[in-house]
Amino acid sequence: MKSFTKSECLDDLRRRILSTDLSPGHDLDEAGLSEYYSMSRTPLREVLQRLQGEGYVVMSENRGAKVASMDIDVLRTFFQTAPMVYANIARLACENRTPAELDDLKHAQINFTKAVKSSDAAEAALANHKFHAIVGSMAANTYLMASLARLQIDHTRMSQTFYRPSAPAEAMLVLKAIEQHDAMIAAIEAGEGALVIDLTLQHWDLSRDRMERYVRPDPLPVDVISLKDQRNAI
Amino acid sequence: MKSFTKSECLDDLRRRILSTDLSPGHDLDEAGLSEYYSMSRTPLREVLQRLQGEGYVVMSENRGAKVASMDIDVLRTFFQTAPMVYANIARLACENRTPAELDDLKHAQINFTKAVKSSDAAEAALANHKFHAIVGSMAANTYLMASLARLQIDHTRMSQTFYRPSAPAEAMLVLKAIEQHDAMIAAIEAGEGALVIDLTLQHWDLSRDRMERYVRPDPLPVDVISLKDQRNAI
DNA sequence: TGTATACATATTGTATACGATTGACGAGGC
DNA sequence: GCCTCGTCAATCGTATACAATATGTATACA
Repeated sequence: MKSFTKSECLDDLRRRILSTDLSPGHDLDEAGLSEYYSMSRTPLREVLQRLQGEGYVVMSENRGAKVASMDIDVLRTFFQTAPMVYANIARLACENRTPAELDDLKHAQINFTKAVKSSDAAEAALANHKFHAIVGSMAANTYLMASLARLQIDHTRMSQTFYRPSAPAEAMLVLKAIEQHDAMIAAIEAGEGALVIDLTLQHWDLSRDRMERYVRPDPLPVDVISLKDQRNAI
Repeated sequence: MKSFTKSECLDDLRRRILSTDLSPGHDLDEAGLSEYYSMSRTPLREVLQRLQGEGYVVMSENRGAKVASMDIDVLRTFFQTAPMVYANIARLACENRTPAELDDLKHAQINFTKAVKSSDAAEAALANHKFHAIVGSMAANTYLMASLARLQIDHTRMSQTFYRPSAPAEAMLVLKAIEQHDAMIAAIEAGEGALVIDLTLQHWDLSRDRMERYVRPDPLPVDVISLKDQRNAI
C-alpha cells in the first residue's frame, strides 16, 4: 500500500474528482479516506477543508464532505460566465506571460496531444485542465483566477465526454482543439491580445455544444415497443 | 473570557482582518489564537485552512499562517478587475434577485447608513462589505462570486480610509455613497440592468481615487529645512 | 572579528482517544 | 396501522500528547 504525503493526497483527490472517478455528489468518508491514504484523520480533514475552499467539495456540519455537485442551475451560470472569464484571462495572459510560463505551456500542450492520441479520456481532460490553468497563471490576476479555478472544475468534469468521442466527426473536433491550443500559444507568445481572445472564444464554442449535451442529453426513446424488443434480446 | 464557537471564531477573524485590526502580513500564531478563542488547536487550524481557502490568510508549510498581504502588484490587478466584476454582478443581481434578498439588502443599507452617521469607520466599511456581498448573492453565480469575494477582502481593507474622512469635502463623498446605494437598490428592484451597471460604475469611481491614495499616498515632504524646524519644535 | 556549526527553544504537523451529533431501526402507545 | 419516542450504531468534532521542523543563540575555529 502506497503511502501519501499531504500534498500528494490533495493532488490525488483533485485528480479523482476532476476525472469523475469520484462522481459529483459522492459522499466522502473521513475514516475511509484516511485509511486509503494511510494518514490519520486530522491531516485528512485539513485536506478536505482546503478542497472545500477550492470548490472541489462541500462540507456540512456534522454531516461530512461530499464531492461538489453539478446542479442544473449552477451549470446555467457556467455557460453564462465561462466565455467572459476565459477571454479576459487570455487577454491578460498576453500581456503578462513570462518565458518560463511559455515553456510550461508548450510542455503542457505536448502532454495534452499525447493524451488525446492515446485515447485516454481522463488523462486528456486533465492535460487540458493543466493547459488552461497555466494560461490562468500567466494572467497574473488572483481575482479572476478564483473564478477560473472554479469554472475549470466543472468544465473538466463535463469535458470527460468530449474526449471520449463516439463518432469520427467528433474525434475530428478533438483534433481541432489541439490545433487551437497551438494557435493560442503562438498568439500569447506574440502578445496579440485581440487574436487570442478570438481564438479562445472559438475554442470555447468547440466544446460547448458537446458539453451542453452532457447536461441535457438526448431524450430516451419513448417507443415502448422497441424497448420491449431490446429487453427480449438480452 | 468569552467562549467562541467555531463559526463565531471564523466570523471574528474575518472581521478583524477586514477591519485591518489584524493588518496585512500579520503573523497568526496557532497557540495564541487557540487560547484567545478558548478552543484547541485542531479546530482553530481548520478555521485557518478555511480562511486560506477564502483568501483571507496565506499558509506555508511549517511556517504557519499570515494575514493575506496587499502587495502593490496584486493591487494593480485589483483596480484592473474590480469594475468589470462589480458591473457584471450588478447586472445579474437585477435578473435574479428574490424578494427576500431585496429585504436583506434594504436592511443592510440601514445598517450602513447608521454606521456612517455614527462615524465608526470600521463598522461602516464592514456594513458596506455586507451590502455588496448581498448584491453578490443576488447574482446567483458561484463563479463570479469567487472573484467578488476576493475583491471585497482587499476592497474593504483599503476602504477603511474612505470612511475615516479627513476633510468636509471627503465626508460629502461618503454621504454620496449612501445615496448611490439607495439608487442601486431601486434599480435592482426595478430590474433595470443597464441603469444598475451605470450606478455601480459611478459608485466604483467614487471610492477609487480615495483608495488609490491608500496605495500610493502623498509623498513625504522633501523640504529638509522645514523638517528640521519641525524636529526643533518638538 | 566573521563565519559556521551544534544545540536549545519555539512552533507547526500528526496520531489517537474520547465526546457529541446524526440517522436508522424497532418497540410501545394512540 | 400509523405515528412517536428511545436506544443504538456510525460518523463527525475536539482535546491532548507527542513527533518533526524551523529559528535563534552561543560557542568554537579560522
